[in-house]
Amino acid sequence: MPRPREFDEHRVLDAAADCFWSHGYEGTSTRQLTQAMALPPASLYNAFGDKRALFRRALDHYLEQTLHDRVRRLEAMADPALAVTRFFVEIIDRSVADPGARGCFLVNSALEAGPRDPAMRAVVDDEIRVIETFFHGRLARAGAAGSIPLEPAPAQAAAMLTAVLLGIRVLARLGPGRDRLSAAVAPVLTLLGLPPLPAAEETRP
Amino acid sequence: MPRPREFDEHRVLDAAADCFWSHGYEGTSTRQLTQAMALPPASLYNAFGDKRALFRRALDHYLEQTLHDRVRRLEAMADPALAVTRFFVEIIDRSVADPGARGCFLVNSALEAGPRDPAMRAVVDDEIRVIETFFHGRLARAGAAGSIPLEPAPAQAAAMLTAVLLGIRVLARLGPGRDRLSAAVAPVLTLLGLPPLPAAEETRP
DNA sequence: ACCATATTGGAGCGATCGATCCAAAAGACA
DNA sequence: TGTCTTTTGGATCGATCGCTCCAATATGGT
Repeated sequence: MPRPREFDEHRVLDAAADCFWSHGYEGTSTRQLTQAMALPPASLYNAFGDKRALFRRALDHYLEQTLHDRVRRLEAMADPALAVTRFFVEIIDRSVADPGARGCFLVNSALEAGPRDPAMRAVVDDEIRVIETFFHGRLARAGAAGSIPLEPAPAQAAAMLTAVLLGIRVLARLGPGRDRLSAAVAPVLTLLGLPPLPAAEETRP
Repeated sequence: MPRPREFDEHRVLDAAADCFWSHGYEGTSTRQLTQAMALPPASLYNAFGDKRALFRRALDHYLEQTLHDRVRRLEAMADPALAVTRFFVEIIDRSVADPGARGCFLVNSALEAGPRDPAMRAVVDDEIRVIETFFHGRLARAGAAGSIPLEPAPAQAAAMLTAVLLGIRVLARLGPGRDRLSAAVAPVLTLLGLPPLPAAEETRP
């Protein structure tokens, strides 16, 4: 019976995530948000509660569209070792293609809100474990299939790959060239016996 | 002939760095700063200019006391391979011992101020290259001395180690246990033929 | 058609932001 | 000692912060 909402939740969460992703939580004002989301303040607060809750929703929205989707897609690949390499290829491609050098919304959030907000820290921790679990699972499967060596053990290799991933996400915030990110990733893949990164011109658009 | 300053610059920069380190640039108010530094606003602005300039001074102060000092100390070690391992040991020790889970002031700054402030980004970039150059130099020397394999090449291994270091600095912001950080670092050291991390109880206080 | 209910647009709330002003205070020179 | 120069302590500036209130608006149910 009430008046229906006029805005598309997906669209406004995209806009909110873009603001927080680019400028961080403290660096984004509610006025920037209302402008970017094209929503008057009353609608924003009525629909999402407060700035912190909106941040959570925007982060979840981002994670679902990027990380979770990527993990699902790559876990469906037939070759588990190639899936690990593909994960890094996609991250590097996106980092290099982003003129805003926004890096990773999750990593940015981890560093800004991590120690202050226990609930946010728990979310970030969980999501990083999603990444590590993805690596672990693919490495275990690849090792069992004999396509990569059994040393180091999948758990150790997954922890290492997770750290490298977080590291290149920090570097991505500096707007580096592809070479800089590839240089950090390539030797790890080689040492673990995983498929190498493709040459730059081979990456799909 | 003028009235001399009553505050100790080293002490107030320590206090400022601690604020920015814990809460970030946007998350630290000038009132927090004046209180932590025990300086009235007029003295703060007279001595340092504005908030941004103070941030730069505090970051430089932090870098000199931690990163630069550490690099100098470890480059003076006789065993270059051990120096690389020691670098990680010290970082892990400090991360685990910090109840505030502040992580790395440099990495925090990189993610918060990186894309917005080109001058700050240049500083952060330079300092990360200081770390990578340290790794590169130690690895090259260790390789030449035959104490580690020549593959991967020192430049590649240094890029990889730098990414791992940045990665565990992100993890450190989540207040992890020692195990989580060691798990990410240990396999890299093993794969490169570097000395292993000491067991937890062997680390000095 | 008419009421009930929720949303929309926008003015504006108190609080806090970064920064400034000014009178009092404190050596370094004459 | 008197003067000059800078710092110190606080009050306070305009702007902006996150957020709320309210009248107007737009449907679904009866």
